[in-house]
Amino acid sequence: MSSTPAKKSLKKSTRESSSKTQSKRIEAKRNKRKIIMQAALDLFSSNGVHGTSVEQIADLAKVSKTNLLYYFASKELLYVEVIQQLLDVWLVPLKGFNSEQDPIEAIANYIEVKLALSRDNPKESRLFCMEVVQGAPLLFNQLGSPLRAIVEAKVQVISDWIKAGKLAPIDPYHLIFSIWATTQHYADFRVQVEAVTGQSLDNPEFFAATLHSIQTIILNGVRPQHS
Amino acid sequence: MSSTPAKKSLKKSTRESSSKTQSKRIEAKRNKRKIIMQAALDLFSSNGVHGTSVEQIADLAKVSKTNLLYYFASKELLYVEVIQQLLDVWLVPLKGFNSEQDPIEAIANYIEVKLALSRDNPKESRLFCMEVVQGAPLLFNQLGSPLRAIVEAKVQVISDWIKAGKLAPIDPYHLIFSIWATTQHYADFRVQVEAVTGQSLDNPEFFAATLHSIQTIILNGVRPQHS
DNA sequence: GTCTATAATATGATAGAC
DNA sequence: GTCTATCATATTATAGAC
Repeated sequence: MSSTPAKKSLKKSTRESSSKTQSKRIEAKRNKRKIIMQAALDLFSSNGVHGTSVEQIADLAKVSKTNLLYYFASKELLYVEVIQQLLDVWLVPLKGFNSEQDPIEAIANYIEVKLALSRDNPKESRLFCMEVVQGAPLLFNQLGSPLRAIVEAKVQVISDWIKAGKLAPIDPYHLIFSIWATTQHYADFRVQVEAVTGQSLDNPEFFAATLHSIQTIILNGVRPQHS
Repeated sequence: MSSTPAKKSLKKSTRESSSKTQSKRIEAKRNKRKIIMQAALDLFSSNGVHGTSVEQIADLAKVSKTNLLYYFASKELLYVEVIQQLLDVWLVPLKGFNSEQDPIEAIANYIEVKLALSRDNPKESRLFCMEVVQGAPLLFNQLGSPLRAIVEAKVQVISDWIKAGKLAPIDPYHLIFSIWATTQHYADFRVQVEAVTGQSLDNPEFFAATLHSIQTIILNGVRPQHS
């Protein structure tokens, strides 16, 4: 976040291993890994794993190829770490609502959170999409049960709402999928949305209009209200 | 479709170039190209272009690598042809409804057509998805204006319906995107849907349930009906 | 048209100096 | 930790016999 002071310039100071310099080193290492992973995410998400070379990542991260392979033993391992980090970003907002909330409000809010995620983390969304589209060779070993658990919790909440008459009797699974699909669409199919409308979620007005439209469609449907 | 008789065995019959054998040859060539393109679609859609080697395609199509490159000058060109063929499949069902139809019926029907497309052409859907997610380097030169034209025509129809009070006042663009997103989701995110529900559109009951759910959500919304 | 080399390159990864 | 070779391999594509 803060600007890096100068770039470390000294050779190793002959075994000066105070805990202070140690932690500095560790932090520097962590930071560099972070930079590399960010570059990797950029490229993986727009060219795929196989469409991205280690050298490209190294260039974007401004390290040498050899140096990158010092921090990550192989391209595969780098990819795995990027995917793992991605899941953290991904699973949090899914843990949204509970049955005490007002369903309409909760769903509207959930749509907003997910759409904001598409706006703020489009690369993560696209990489996730690519992984899943390709059968998620890597992803679903790890993702499988936590995802099912989260979904089942939500399904339960939705079922409760329906039983209480607070929601129309729709299949909870498909409702969840519909929300995911519609919101992620604006990140994953961004170029198509742009080709058709000339707009993207980066434009606050378009974001607001999109949010309102999705909320209206899912909550009220398109059938005209009989007055 | 029909079983291949034996495999052609004769050497070239020393310049026998009747129009009959000519057309046979042309058809054979066309057929072989088709087989190769099918194999290519299979692999491209699940591994991406860069994740697929010419050799893999050749193996799946049961031709030699050299032979494949006799029919398609390069992997790139093969890919381009696959994508082009894909667009034919893709754009047809988009030309659905016109303003004389009943909007509710037309939209319900459009959802069904699109969901059936996800069931019957999942590989095309996924390859299209991958292309778009990656920024559609190839696709949007060709797709750009025809797509916009189709969408604009539909937007017009929807606007007419809204003006006539036959549809709630929702943004036509986002309605179209919502239908695309929700229906394509079951092809593109198939492994995720399976991971969560254990089902896919191949199961007729799941198809029916999915169709009904999407139609209900988009037409009626999830808000409970006040009696 | 189909095959057997084989060229030409790109790319992942390592060895070893500093 | 970082660099300069360099290896090893995979892969696209071509040349030329049949």
